[in-house]
Amino acid sequence: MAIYRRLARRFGARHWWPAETPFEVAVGAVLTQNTAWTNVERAITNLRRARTLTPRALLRLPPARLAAHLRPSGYFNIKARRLRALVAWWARRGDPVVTTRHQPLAALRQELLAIPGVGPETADSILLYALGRPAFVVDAYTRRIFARHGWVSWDATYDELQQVFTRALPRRATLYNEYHALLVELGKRFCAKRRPRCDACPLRDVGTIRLEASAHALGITRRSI
DNA sequence: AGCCAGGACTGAG
DNA sequence: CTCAGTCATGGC
Repeated sequence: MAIYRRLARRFGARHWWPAETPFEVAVGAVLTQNTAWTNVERAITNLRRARTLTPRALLRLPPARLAAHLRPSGYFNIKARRLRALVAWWARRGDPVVTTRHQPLAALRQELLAIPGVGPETADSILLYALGRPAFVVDAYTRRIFARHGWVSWDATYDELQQVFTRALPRRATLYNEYHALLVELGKRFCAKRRPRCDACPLRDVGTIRLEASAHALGITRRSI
């Protein structure tokens, strides 16, 4: 866990996902798709001020009104539809924090993926940050950071990238939570697409750690992750 | 003025 | 199945 420890020492505990409740985490997970979080906050603020930030209130909202609230987060028409679908599931399950507690992770993940507009990252974000399940979240920063260092291929699939972490780390939601949050922090500060600051990157010299002949396909040692 | 941000889905080929 | 195109606002 050389990389994780280095990030943790640098950035400290993130206690991540800027939201008040599990439901708000789920809402944010949809709204932040390919979108800056600051824009998502405005949309969530709109929902809160309209007192529609609950499953039933949100489902009562006419689609056009919902889209209007979501406008600042971009893709507002699509996201209105996706959010409605997710919230319909949420309401149908009662409170998923409780009702899914004994459901196997794989089955629950499949259930989320079946909701239109919920892809692998959104599903894993909800599983991890709303439901406390050990689902490692892979995002654009994760791919960019690891590919730039040459630790994974640029065209590794989501599942391959995820396995890099799940095979190397103890299966603990609290660890996955912190790790992903740390990668986002690192990504924002040092691994922007446009202006990367690789010179100052805390992982700069990790690249020189000798990667032992690897037991698994993607060439990273358990020790390094 | 572009380019980018914590993706997912669709229709071609 | 791969992949370019699509969706859209706000910040730099």
